[in-house]
Amino acid sequence: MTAETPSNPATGDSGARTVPTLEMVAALAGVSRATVSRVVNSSPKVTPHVVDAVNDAIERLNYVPNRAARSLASRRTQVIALVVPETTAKLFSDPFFATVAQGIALYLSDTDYTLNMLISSEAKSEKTRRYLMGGNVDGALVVSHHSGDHSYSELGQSLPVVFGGRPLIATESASYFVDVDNAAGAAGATAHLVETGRRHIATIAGPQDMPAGLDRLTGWRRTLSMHGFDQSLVELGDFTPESGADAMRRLLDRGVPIDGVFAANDQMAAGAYSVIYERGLSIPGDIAMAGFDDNYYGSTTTPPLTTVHQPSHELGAKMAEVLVALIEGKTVEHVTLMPTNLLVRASTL
Amino acid sequence: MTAETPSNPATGDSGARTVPTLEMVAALAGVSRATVSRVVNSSPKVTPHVVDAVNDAIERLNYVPNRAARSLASRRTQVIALVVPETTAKLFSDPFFATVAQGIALYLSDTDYTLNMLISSEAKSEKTRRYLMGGNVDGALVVSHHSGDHSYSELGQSLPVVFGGRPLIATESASYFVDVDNAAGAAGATAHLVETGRRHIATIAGPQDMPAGLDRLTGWRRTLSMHGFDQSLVELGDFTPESGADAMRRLLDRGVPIDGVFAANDQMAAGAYSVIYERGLSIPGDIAMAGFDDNYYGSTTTPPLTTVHQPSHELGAKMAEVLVALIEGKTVEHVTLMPTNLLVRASTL
DNA sequence: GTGAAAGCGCTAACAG
DNA sequence: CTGTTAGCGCTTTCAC
Repeated sequence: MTAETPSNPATGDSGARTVPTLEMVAALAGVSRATVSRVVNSSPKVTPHVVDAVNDAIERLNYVPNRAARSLASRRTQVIALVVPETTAKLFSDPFFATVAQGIALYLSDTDYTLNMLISSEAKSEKTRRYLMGGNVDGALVVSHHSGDHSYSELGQSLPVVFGGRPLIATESASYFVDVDNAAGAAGATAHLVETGRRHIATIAGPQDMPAGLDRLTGWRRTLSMHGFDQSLVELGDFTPESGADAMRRLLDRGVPIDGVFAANDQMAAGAYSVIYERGLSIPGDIAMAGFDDNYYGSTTTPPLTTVHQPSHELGAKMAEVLVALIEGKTVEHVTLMPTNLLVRASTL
Repeated sequence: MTAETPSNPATGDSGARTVPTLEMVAALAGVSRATVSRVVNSSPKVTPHVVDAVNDAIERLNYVPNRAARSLASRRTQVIALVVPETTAKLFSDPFFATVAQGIALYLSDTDYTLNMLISSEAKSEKTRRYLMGGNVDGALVVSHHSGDHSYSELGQSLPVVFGGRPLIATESASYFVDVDNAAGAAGATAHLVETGRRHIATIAGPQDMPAGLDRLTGWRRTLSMHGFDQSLVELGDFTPESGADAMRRLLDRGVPIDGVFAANDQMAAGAYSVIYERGLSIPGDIAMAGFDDNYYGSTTTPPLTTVHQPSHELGAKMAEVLVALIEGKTVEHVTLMPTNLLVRASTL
């Protein structure tokens, strides 16, 4: 502790400052404030000897730059906003946001950027928008499940913004986004079903007005068409277990052979399980099941569900990475897709 | 280079300012900057007429105060740090932090404070500490499960800090903390067991070097002693399902009657289930079970587990509330305990 | 390479 | 009640 620094350089300061300033460092090191600033910002053109002296003074004073002052002078905030445009209820029931946020925070903790979390219910979206546009942040990350909600997309024109989850309709791609490769994940899960010998593979698809629903169906189709298999075994659900059960019922009622099912999420797969057992069929004996998401709906079924794991934290980290690159003026892809990985469990043995 | 966005907000700043300043508002409203500042900060002593004029100008210019400048001048940052001193692995596997963080963010979104999330692995704890002490935040919230880790407790002497989770050893209570009322929750669950007619109530306690483990055992004892029941049926576990199974085995091996068990968390309760069934006993017929935490370990058992729900997001909100009060110089209790609530399910019918 | 000087946008006494 | 006057702590030309 540098408690009593009697050699405290007199700066004409009367009140006892608790936090050392750049000026004090300059005085202690015997250089000008400009030089200290250069050292702090690791400017290349400072004599090594001087750098050491300054760093020494910084160390002894336990100096930490004042962010506000730095921002004000440099016109850069070093702050990145994480905007979560969701209702309270949704937020609490969804581990997805949390994991993504952690990924973001973790990535940023290795940079000089600071994370500013903004929970923005619809009521406050205007306030949030203003805050963002008010020059208080260097860039923003927007995470939303109903990624159709690109009400923040206009933002991209006045501020670097990266979205998590692709927009439903491909805009003029003025914006940047990072998403999980839903189609590839679905195709992979379906391919696994094929590899284990299934030939009559159905799908319980998600809502076709959500990117995830759409793309996962596309992935299923891709694999089947690659093998020339029948693509007519499609029933839609709304991502709830009940809808999965209903869809499964409709599939079985068709009376055609089915030996494998790819459900667009684990909850629907769990719903389907009950119907399959209801009909006296077995998993994976009669029907192999695969899901998507990797949550406890899939891990607690009997047998455990083969499913597609989403790299939520990597997604967050990548979003942050892309945004930082954008802020720093680098060229980055407008679209970044994160690879998923298949978790093979007993439901597809 | 990025796309052809002429107003590219990235580094290269060539043209006119995009963000209006207080000065511009003053000019438009025909008053001084000081007056605008007063209006913005809702000072009581401004003529209503002038207030309107200024607000009008603000509206027309779409003015938003610059935080950095404001902080610098007022020597208040309006920033609250959320410090999570955990390893990456723990962070990802634990929904607790996420929920608490959401509660905090949500509470703060109604205030003028901004949330600054700092994931601080041990490697970076020194950097974090410096940042916090460097006058970059008005206060800090520290959330950790192994709340014994009050390595940040010294912070409390130079900055308002509120901890989530009580310290293991009662310090000189120089610090503030908010915690779930573990003892009361445990006492309540045990009382429920008593109310349903159980008279031989055992407990599978948690590690006694963790506040949660300690306090939940205390709660169990409290209820039993209130009824004058036997308090010798205690076995310790380490919060894992396996340890719960082992503890249950030891309890049953004692060969004394047991008709109810309070487990200090749901995971241990789940472990106990398997042993109970192994011995050919039924739940709740032979033994009623109650747990603590309310997670899926308890909700997916058969029968579903009666458990104590932790108000994680309320905990977060309360932490934020206490910190804000502290920052604003109000007197607040050093200890705030959040009430839990009992979720009665089939395991204690 | 280094220092001097001029602010960044706002708040905070202090006069009037 | 409102304007004037100083800075807050740092970066950043521009000379030297």
